[in-house]
Amino acid sequence: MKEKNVTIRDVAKHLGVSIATVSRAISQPDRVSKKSLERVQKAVNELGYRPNLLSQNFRYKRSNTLIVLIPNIENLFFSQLIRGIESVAQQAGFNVLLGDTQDSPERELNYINLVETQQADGIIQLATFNPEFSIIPSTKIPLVSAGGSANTPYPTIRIDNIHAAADIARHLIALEHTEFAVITGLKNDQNTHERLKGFCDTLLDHSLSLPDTRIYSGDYSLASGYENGLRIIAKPESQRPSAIFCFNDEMAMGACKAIREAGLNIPEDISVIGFDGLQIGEYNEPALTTIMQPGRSLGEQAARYILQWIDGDKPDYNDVIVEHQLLIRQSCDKHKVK
Amino acid sequence: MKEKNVTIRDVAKHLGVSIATVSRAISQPDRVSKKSLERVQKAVNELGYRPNLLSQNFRYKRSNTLIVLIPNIENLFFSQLIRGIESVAQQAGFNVLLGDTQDSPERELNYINLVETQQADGIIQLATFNPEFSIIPSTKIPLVSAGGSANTPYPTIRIDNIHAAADIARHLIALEHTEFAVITGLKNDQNTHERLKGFCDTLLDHSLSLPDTRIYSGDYSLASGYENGLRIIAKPESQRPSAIFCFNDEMAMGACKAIREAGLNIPEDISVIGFDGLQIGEYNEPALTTIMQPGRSLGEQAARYILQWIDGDKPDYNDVIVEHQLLIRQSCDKHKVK
DNA sequence: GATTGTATGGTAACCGGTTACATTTTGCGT
DNA sequence: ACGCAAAATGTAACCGGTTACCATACAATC
Repeated sequence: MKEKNVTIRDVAKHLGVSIATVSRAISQPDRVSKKSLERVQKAVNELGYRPNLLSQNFRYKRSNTLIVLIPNIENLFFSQLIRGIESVAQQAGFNVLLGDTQDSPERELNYINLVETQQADGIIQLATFNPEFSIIPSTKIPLVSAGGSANTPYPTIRIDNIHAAADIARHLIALEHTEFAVITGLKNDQNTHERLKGFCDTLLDHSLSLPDTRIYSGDYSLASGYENGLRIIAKPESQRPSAIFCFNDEMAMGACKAIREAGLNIPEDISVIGFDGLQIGEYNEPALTTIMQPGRSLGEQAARYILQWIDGDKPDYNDVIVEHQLLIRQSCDKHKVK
Repeated sequence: MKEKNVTIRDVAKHLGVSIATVSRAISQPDRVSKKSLERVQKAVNELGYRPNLLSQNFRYKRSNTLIVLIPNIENLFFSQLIRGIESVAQQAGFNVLLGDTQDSPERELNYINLVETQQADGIIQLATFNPEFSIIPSTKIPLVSAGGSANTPYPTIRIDNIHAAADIARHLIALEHTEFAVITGLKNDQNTHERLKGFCDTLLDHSLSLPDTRIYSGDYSLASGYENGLRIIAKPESQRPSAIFCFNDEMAMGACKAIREAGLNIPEDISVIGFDGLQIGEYNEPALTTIMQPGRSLGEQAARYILQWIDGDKPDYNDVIVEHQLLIRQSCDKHKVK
C-alpha cells in the first residue's frame, strides 16, 4: 500500500550523478553547472522528488517548530494571540504546535519535553504558568510568556495589568461610583493578583475600598461570570455594588446576562466593565466598556522574541510592556444616587 | 553558548557498554540484564540524557504530527473542533500543528507540503476546501474534513447541513413566518450552498419562497452579520422579513445588534436564528435559537479517523454524519400579523 | 563431556539528507 | 600545447538513534 518515497539517491541514480550534485543543485544552485542544474530540476519534477525534511531537521538539529501553550483554546483572547504568533512564525518558516494544557501540569510537562527532545525549538506560554503546580522549565529552554504578568523567571510580553486595573478604577470613580464588586480570574493566576492590586490600591488612593465580601472568584468563563452575577444580584438592593469589574470580557458578558435577566438595566442600574477588549464585547447588550489588550501585537512580539532567542541571540530585555487602552463603550455610566 | 546535548553514545561511553545496550535498556528493558538496566538508568539520570526524538522520527519515518487547517482561528466553532482533535491526538502521542490558512491557497499548499516532506503525517481540514482555489491534494495523503460538506474528494465528518437547514425552515414555518431573509457564509463555501438548498427546498415544499433580494452575502464574521442586519432593517417595514436565518451564530449576533439598535425587538418584531450552537449564543440578547453542531465530537471523530488512516488502515467509510440538534432559545417566536 | 538452548551484549548497517575534502574537468593565458 | 586556477563533481563521514545479525557465556539435558 505505502509506496516508498523518492529519495535523493533515486534522483542521483536516475541521472548517473552523485547525490552531492543533486543536493547542491537544490540548495546551492550556483555551486553546480547550468547543465546539471537543469537536468536535476527536470528529474526532480519527473520523479516527484520531495526532500525529506525530517532528515534535514535531524541533520540541522532544528525542528523549526514553536509550541504555544494555551490554558484554554476556547478563550477568544488567546485566539488573537495565536493569530499574531502564527503570522510571524509562518514568515520565518516556523511551524506552530498547539499545546492546549487545560491547566494540567502533566500536559505542560509533556510539551516541555518536546523541546528537551528537540522536537520543538521554543515555547510561548500564553498567560502565566500557574505557580502552584507549574513545572518551571530550565532557563536554557527558549521560553517566553505572552499576555501574562510580571515577576516570572522568564521573559514576558504583556500589558501593565496593575496600571490597567488602576485605569478602570479611576474611570469608575470618575463616574461617581463608590460601591464596587469584582469577579476575578483563577485564584492562583498572577493576572488576578495584579489586577486586584491595581484596582484596590487605586480605590484606597481615593479613600474608597473593596471589602472581601465583594470579591467574587471566577474562572474566566462565561458561565462563571453568569453565576457570580447572579450572586451579586441576589443581595438586597441596598447592599449591591453600583459597578462590577470583571477580570475578562467573557465573564463580563456572563454577568450582564444575569443582570438583564433580573430586570435591571446596564448601565443605568449597574455598571459593568470587562477586560481584554474582545471584538465580541461590542456585540454584547450593552456594548462592553473594557480594557483593550492588543492581542495580535502581543503575539507577534512574543514570536519575534522567541525566534531571536532560538537563533542564539537572546534579546537583552526581559519584560516588554505593550500599551493598553481603556475602551469606553456603553456598559458604564454615571452612578445615580437614588 | 549552546552546549551540546548528551547523546546515547555519551551514555554508552560513560558506562563502557555499547550503544545498543543503552538503546535496549530504554526501549526494551527485558532484553538486557537487570544489572545493566539499573546502571543505564542511573547514568541516564546523572548525565541528563534525553533521546533525540528528531532522530527517532527520522528513523521511523514518522513525525507523529497532525496538521489542522483552520480558515480562521478566531471563529469559535473551530475552537471546539480543535479541542476535540487535540484531546484525541494527545492521547495517541500525536502533536497538533496549527495551520491558520486565512483562506489563502498559498498557505494551504504550504501545509500540504509538510505532509509531502514528512514533517507531518496527516491533515484535518476544518470546513471544506474552497473549490475555487483549493489545491486538492493527492488522495494518498491522509486528509479528512471536519465540519464541512458532502461531495468532497476526501472523507468528511460532518452534520447533515441540508437537513439542519430544513429543520430551521420548518421551525420558522411552524412559527407562522412567511417572509424570510438569510445571511449566508462565503459565496464559494460548500456549507453555504447546502444550507441554502436545505432552507429553500423546504420553503418550496410549503409553497413559500426566498427571493434573491432576500439573500444577503456574509463572511461568517460578527461585522458582516451586523452590516447585513443594517441592510435588512433599512428597508421599509412592509418589505422587511419577519425572520432571518444566519448561517452561523456570530453573524446572528451581529444582526441582533443591528436590530436592537434600530429599536426593534427580537423576537417580537423579528426572529433571528443562527447556526453552530456556540455557547456564547446563550449570552446574546436575546439568547440565540440555533442549530447545535457537536463540535467537540466532530473533532474527536476526525482525529480518530485520520489516526487510523495514518496507521495504514484507512476506514472503509467516507462520510460520517453526526447528529445535529435544533436548540430553541429565545430569539425566535411566533410571527404576529399586524 | 558433548550438545543444545537461552540470555546477554557487541558490531555495524541503516534512515536521507548535508558538506568537508578530494578529485576531475574546464577555461584561460601564454 | 602546456600550466594552473577555478569550477564542477564525487566520495564518504556525519547527524543520533534502532535493530538485524552475530558472538559469547552459561545452564540444562542426555
